[in-house]
Amino acid sequence: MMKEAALIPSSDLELRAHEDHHASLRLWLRLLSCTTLIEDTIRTNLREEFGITLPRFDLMAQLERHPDGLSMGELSRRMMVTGGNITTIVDQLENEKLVMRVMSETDRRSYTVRLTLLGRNAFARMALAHEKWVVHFFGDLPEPQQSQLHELLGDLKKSIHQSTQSPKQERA
Amino acid sequence: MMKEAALIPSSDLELRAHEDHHASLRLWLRLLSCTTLIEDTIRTNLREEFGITLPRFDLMAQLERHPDGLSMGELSRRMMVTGGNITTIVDQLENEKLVMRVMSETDRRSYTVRLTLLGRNAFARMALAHEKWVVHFFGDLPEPQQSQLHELLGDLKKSIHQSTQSPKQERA
DNA sequence: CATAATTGTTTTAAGCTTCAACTATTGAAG
DNA sequence: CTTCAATAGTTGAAGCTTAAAACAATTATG
Repeated sequence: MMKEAALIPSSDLELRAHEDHHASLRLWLRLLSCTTLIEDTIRTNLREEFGITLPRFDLMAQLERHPDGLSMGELSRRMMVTGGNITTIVDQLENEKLVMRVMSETDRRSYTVRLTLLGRNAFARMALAHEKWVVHFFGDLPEPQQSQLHELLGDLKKSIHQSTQSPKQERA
Repeated sequence: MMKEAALIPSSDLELRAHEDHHASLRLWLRLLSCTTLIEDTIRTNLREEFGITLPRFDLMAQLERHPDGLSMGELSRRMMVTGGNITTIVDQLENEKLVMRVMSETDRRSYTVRLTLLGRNAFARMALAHEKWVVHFFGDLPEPQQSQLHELLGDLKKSIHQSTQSPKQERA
């Protein structure tokens, strides 16, 4: 009747798993647990070492991939968060001079958000550290298993999209 | 020069992945992407079908596993969130009569949080739906691959703990 | 062209989350 | 017994997030 809880640091989201739970549910809790563990650490590291939050870092990461800038709507879609959310994050990054809003010449409702020079430099440093952390998290997982995991998660993603995309489409 | 972006619904966290990024980083973004996809859907479903938030559901799930109740501190540790957070969630669940605070007889600082009868019944219904959703997300992933994924994530978790637990322990 | 629908963005209210500061109680050391 | 440190829980400030409502500008339609 040993509980495996004793093997784990002291607490874990996965502890919610029940013996009689469906295998998929246990899998989900483990997936969630891994992600949360990594994400929380990244969040803490970003705050402690760079005084930035994860959402701001993520937004800058999007912009780094698009030197010509992105509109608020594009940022919202890419980051999968609401527009209102983007507004406040960009507001703050703009206050810190890390990004700038450039008005669109063709559409007066819209504008483009770009990294400033300061932003680009700051992001470059942070991204380097960030990548190091991530590599470290996966460090004990041998390469073939990492590829395998990558592959399986690709399949999972397809399954999720299947189950999410209009599951009511069965006609007649 | 085809971008794979076109193949994906329209937006995806994983789009942040860069060709020259380390494999582990791409793996992390995919992991994050899967988790976010599932979690957001669960969150939406819980709100729409039961008018409850994910944190409240999670807290009730912890209590369901512990019929004798848990202290605030225990809840905080198990859910991996701060104590202040637990306070507000319990406050609200108590307002809705789903949980109750039972004062400890031995320690006047502490008390135990338990599900009420109403809470137990409500949770039972929600948990059933919740499990159905999760099974559905993984539905297109054949069983052997689910086990494999479960296994790999177990390994990953160990790796994360390795890299997180006092990484400064190298003596001399 | 006038109206209607759509699009791009912001605002507001409510909830989650953290951290840091705070209160109250308990336990330990002298 | 007194003091001091540790523990249990709460509060407040700040930030992230969403949904819904609002607004302005653009596009489509008749």
